[in-house]
Amino acid sequence: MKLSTKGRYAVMAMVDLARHAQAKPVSLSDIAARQEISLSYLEQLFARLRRAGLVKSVRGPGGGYRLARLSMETRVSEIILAVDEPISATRCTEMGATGCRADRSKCLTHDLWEELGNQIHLFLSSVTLHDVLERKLTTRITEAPGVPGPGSSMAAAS
Amino acid sequence: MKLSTKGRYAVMAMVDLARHAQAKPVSLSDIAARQEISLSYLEQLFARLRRAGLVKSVRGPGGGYRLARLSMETRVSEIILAVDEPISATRCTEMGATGCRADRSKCLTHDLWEELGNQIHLFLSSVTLHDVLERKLTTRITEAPGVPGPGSSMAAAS
DNA sequence: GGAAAAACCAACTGCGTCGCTCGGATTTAA
DNA sequence: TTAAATCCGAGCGACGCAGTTGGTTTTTCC
Repeated sequence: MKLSTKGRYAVMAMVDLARHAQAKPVSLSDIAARQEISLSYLEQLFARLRRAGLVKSVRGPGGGYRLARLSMETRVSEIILAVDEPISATRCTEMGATGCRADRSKCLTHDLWEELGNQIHLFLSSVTLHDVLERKLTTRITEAPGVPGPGSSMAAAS
Repeated sequence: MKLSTKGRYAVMAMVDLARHAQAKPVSLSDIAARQEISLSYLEQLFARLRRAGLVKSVRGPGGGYRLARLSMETRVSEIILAVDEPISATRCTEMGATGCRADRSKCLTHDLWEELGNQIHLFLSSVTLHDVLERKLTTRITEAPGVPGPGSSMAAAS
């Protein structure tokens, strides 16, 4: 899971698409104007989204894009996975399968990154386009014993 | 919170430092050899870590680095924040303060990214170097039944 | 049939960061 | 004095990002 601004643009565009879903499909130029994203860049993003089966296209005048599924069935994690490069597998990164040489002394942090990846994916797949539109963010996890909040200072704990 | 491989290298190095902490400080060339990271690159990372007050240096032969605090008082989030660029503030990204033009229609995803940032920071600041060494990852949050319907819990933030 | 609106497609560009190298300088133990 | 180590800055090749250019195809509408 890559978490670049590219994925953010894609999610912005998809939320916009979900918001303005009508009988007629939504054209990319409309989205581009509303979200202030380059039209051609949007085209590239939506090419990937279409290949991933998240949107359907209608060509010709009056055409545009539609969500392939309902907004409450389209998860943010899917959008980001669709547009981002599948991570460059640097050294021990991710590669859930075999990788990581099993030499634990060199890869003490393996479990940490794996768990972090899980956390991120878990969160992003718990949020759908509908949730973003309705501003229903799950906001769970809020309490964890002895863990200081993000913003403020971190008094030692644990 | 940036989550690049740069931060990962820094955490790897810091875990290595914590693991081999003895009476004598640990030299970067030792860490470089064990973790297979370029020495000069390590130097750059540790320059930042030192400025952030996470490590202390000892110059001269037999010198090296020491943790400035105990390993259970050094959080992974601090390490990553120390070495990563403070994010380029693209459009509506993060910028916890004023930003984001308050034009909600253009920034429907603002709350989403903010909440995601909170999740990541919360997780990474719940893990200390000591935890990584002992492989005690908190692994909480693990519920979220199946692929969870998020709307179930919580009303919006904002 | 022709014009125009839209999706499609491919190549290229400027830029910034990453991971790293090189060439030093300073400090300090032996 | 030598050598081990931290310090420091400049530069480099590669890559992804965001965008641009310049098309083509499909399809609606007049």
